[in-house]
Amino acid sequence: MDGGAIPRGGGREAIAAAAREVFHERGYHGASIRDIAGRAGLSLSALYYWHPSKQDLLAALIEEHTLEYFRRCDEALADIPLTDSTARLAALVRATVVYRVEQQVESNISAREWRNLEAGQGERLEGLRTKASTIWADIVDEGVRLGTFRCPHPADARRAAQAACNAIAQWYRPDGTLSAEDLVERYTLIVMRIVDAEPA
Amino acid sequence: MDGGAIPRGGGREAIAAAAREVFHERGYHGASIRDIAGRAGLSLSALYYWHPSKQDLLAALIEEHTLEYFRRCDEALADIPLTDSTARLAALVRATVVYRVEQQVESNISAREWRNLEAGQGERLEGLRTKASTIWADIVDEGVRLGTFRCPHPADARRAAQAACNAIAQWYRPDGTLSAEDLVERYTLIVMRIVDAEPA
Amino acid sequence: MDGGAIPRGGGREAIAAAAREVFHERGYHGASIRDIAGRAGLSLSALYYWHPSKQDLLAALIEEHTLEYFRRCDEALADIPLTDSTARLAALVRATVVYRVEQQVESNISAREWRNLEAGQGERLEGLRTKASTIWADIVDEGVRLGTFRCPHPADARRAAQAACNAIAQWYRPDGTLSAEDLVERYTLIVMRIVDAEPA
Amino acid sequence: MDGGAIPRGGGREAIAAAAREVFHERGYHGASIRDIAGRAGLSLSALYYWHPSKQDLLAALIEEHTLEYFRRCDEALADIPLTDSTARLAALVRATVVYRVEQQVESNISAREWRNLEAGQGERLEGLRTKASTIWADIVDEGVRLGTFRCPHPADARRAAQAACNAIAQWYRPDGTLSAEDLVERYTLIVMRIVDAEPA
DNA sequence: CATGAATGAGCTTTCATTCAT
DNA sequence: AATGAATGAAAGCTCATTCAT
Repeated sequence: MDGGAIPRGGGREAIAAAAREVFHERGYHGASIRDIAGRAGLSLSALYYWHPSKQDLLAALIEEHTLEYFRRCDEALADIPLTDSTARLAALVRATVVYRVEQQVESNISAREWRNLEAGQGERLEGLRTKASTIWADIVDEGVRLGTFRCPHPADARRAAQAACNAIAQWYRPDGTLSAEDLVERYTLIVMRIVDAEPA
Repeated sequence: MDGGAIPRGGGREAIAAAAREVFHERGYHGASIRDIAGRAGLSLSALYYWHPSKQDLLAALIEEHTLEYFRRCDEALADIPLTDSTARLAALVRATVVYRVEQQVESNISAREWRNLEAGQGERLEGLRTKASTIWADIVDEGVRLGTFRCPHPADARRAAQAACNAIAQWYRPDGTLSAEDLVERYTLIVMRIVDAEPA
Repeated sequence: MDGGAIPRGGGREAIAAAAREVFHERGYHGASIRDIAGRAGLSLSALYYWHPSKQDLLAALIEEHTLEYFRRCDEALADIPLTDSTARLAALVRATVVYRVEQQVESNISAREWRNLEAGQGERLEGLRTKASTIWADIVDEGVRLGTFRCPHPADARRAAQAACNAIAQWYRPDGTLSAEDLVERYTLIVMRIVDAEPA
Repeated sequence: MDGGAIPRGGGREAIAAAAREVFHERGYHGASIRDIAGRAGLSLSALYYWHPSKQDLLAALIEEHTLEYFRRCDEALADIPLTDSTARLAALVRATVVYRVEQQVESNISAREWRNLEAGQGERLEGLRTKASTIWADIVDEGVRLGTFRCPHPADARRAAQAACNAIAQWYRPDGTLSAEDLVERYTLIVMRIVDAEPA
């Protein structure tokens, strides 16, 4: 069905790259392990040398993506004092928007395929998912506590802000005119309004 | 032969109800037409009497859901003058939030399974999808034109507002303490801030 | 691999017949469900319409064979008084030998493939297996109690007698010169000597 | 990567030990060469260094087991004159019963997996199998010729005796109360009755 | 309207085996 | 003497769909 069976280097990474493509195009259940192997330039059974199952492959991808997102968030927040909620939220928005734009495929897989993780893996990764919310909630809640953010319902503000930033991965087209930097600026503004940050 | 085989009245509606459940639980590709028939208390062949294919069944559901959402939006906006952007946006938020809460399953199916519509059906329904954005965009753009909304980037404001409202269907739990009315209030506020509506 | 794809009547029975052949020729794990379906003149998936799994198919066969053997034993013993141990044992030998000769394939499958029944089915069928020993043991033990049989170790006598009769299915060739009736006579004599029956 | 990976000294013997376990537990076709290698604490390729194929591994085991059984029989019979049929048969029963008890796994593999030897190996080993019958037949036939054994059908007596002794490997439990010596005594008696040996 | 029986294509997975190192 | 990585074939099973009744 697809002609692009080009090996891309060592097994494990070729498989991950191919799986990202195919899961993104067709979704977990719509993707066939044959497509993935073919797209990676490997035989079907070579794939099973690296991953014991399709489910494991999905879990590995999602974990990898999520950890990379966390790494970027941590890096962005590392040097900003806990008391500067506005700067911290701005940094988080930037990290998130940039990740959604640069790693669009990874973002969409993580967002859409969580639900297809089965019990065993699901629980281990459930913690990661919780953390993604916590990163945002900690900053928003602290800002509200300090009076920097004046939104009356911090939990909903956080959900709205996250949803807005995450949605970028769904509609962004890299061949358009909007740069990541443009989006960072626009969404920072939007998120600041959502939490009702005091003017700078 | 099947666990949840609950007959639910006439064929067509029983099938729709069962399909909604199964598509929601497992996604389009993860759902089997056997599960759906079983859940509807019907034989496989009975299902094929009503729908020529699995794909058609999905398209019928999505169309039905979308038209119902439009119906609610139209009803909500019917009596509000085109010049009162704030009232129109508030009405749209209310219609959307209520729909996401009351028709949570329908909302999630429509949001997640669009991508699994095949070419033929897809194009016919593509118009519906566009319209969902247009309803929002028309109001936001008009508000900006009139100076009622002061957001600098109306397209992004619209995307953010829609994403925030749509996301409700993903996290809302009907057994919690939040009523639909609570959410209408909260999300109206949030959306007004996103578009930077002038204070009332 | 085999040309004899001749339908033999309704699905269920054609499958049983084919499965008997293939399990007998290749053993449970060596048999492929494709071979069985082909030999039955059916498609692979038709087989799954009748049996949910290969394992279930094996269990169904073994149960059927075992029940038929029991039926024959019960019939053979029905009219013989409990006190006439010699006549009862002779009848059991006859029923067993005739079954091993007439239903050679069924006998061999049951003997060899018990071990491949998995936990769930295994336990249900375990009772049947126990009963096969009990039928013999009841007669031998009663004969010993009455003094009709004088063997010092009834349990081992029973095992030896059963093993000797059961083994017939392994070596008997229907195109040879030995009739079932010949074997009944010979093995009755052997078994009587094993239990050390008093001369008639 | 594997549960029971216990290194057991040099390659060849470790493989034989592991193969015996796995073939015994699952049968030839149910056993995987990966299981065997893992159980032996070796890599898959190490196994192929010692044995060119799974089939060869089975043949090697069966040959080894059979030759060891013959060695024991020959040893047991070495000093008994050909004219003393009773003593020779008793010695053969002893050798067989002891082997079935002490080498239970080996006995069962040889008995069950003959049928899975393919043409090439099968023919070479067919001679061994014939010899196993011949050892018994020679003694029984000679005893009948000499008038020591009075059974009317020596071939069936031999089959019954062999079947009874061989079956021990199927039911014997080493943790029970029966010793090998007990069984030797009991089965000698049984076999003597089967061949109708004249009283000592 | 509805069913029971069947199908062909496809699925994920496992197998025995190979080969460069 | 041994390994890690790979393969092609085949396994058991499920799928959406069809058709005679």
